Amino acid sequence: MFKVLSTDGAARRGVYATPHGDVQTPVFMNVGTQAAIKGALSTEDLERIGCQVMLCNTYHLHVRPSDDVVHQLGGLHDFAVWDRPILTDSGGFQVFSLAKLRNIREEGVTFSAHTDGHRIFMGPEESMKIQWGLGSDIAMAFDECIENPSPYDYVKRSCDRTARWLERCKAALTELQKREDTVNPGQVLWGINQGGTYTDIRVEHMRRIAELDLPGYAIGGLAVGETAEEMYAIIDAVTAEMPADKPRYLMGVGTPVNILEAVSRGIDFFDCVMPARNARHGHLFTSQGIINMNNAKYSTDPGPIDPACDCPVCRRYSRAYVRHLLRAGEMLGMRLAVMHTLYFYNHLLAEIRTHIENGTFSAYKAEQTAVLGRRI
RNA sequence: GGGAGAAUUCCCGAGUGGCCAAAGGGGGCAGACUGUAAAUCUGUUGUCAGUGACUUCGGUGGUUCGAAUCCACCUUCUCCCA
Repeated sequence: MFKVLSTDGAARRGVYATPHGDVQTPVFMNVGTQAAIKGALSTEDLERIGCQVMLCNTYHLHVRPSDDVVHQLGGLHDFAVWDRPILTDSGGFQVFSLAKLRNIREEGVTFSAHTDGHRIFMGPEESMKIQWGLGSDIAMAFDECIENPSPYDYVKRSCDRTARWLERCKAALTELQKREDTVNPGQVLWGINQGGTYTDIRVEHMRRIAELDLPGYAIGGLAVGETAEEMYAIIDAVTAEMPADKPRYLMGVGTPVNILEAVSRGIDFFDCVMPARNARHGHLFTSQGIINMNNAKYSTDPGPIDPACDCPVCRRYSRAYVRHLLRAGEMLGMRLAVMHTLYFYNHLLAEIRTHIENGTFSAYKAEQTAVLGRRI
């Protein structure tokens, strides 16, 4: 299912096959939590900005409109009119982000729904049932994402539980796939490594879940409080234990510089809400660095957001206009800002792929790292 | 023509003798955001030195130790009656 086409140092250029087509890696998955990329981007927009994979969220879609509704309508691909790969997150991140509204036990987690407060129970079986109903191509394991730093003993107990949950996820999905009304028979489960900032727990956990021989593995629980250096050190330690012939997904990361660093350490898949959220808030990534379109200095700037960008926004619209729209609260402002930023991300990953193929990734990474993280 | 009321810092709008450089909104300026409870949240918004001074609440004059707050007149605006 996954094939490494070429390598450049530890960086891998690969292709991952799904029931809805191949994914060229390294890849940035565009986050559409509620089956839509925030910022009013349509399927046509996603095609134009080079989106390969859409990520949707189990928890949110279970709460609204419900996995039953989506299943009835033929699964997420039909429902959201996206016939390319879809990955669903398991709801595990909500164990972290909705911390004030939940209770964790061995069986699973009870949440208060963010919409109306009603109690929802979700464990491995429930998460798999929902993701099976949604019919994504890649279902993620139901895990506990813990904040960094957390006490050693707690992380240890949590990881043991997450490992047990993974076994239950695998068994549950296997059973579900036997059903006749399965929307996506090719759906697979990926495991998730946890362990906070403790290398020994991380490594032990990774070894344990690797034994389940799943078609893909993710590193979760990073970029949630620790420093970038700690994160890179953990990636180094964990990737050493990850099966070389399986895709590696660094969940929830990150900045362009984070991605360059992680690719150089052998990561293949990424997702992150930050670029789109920042774009909605006027902070845009460009090939020259980070700009805040809200700044007064752009109020009369007739140039494009990024002079070196070929996206549909930069080809036509001025900074002054986009800034005006953002300031005026016009939906088009967010839409254009998100379109540019996600195009920038998808294009960045395409460049990364080319440089790995050409064996020039290391120089490209050094050059881009110096530019992409700066504020202009 | 007569009567009543109002004028506050960029705007709206609190404040009716000291705790007022003056609430709260808005707007402006800036910051945050990493498997999305996030079109959200935070800071700042008289001037200059920086734990203090100065200028400011339509104008002018007055009362008072002290006035955005009280008095007189003036200006402008709103409403009501002719």
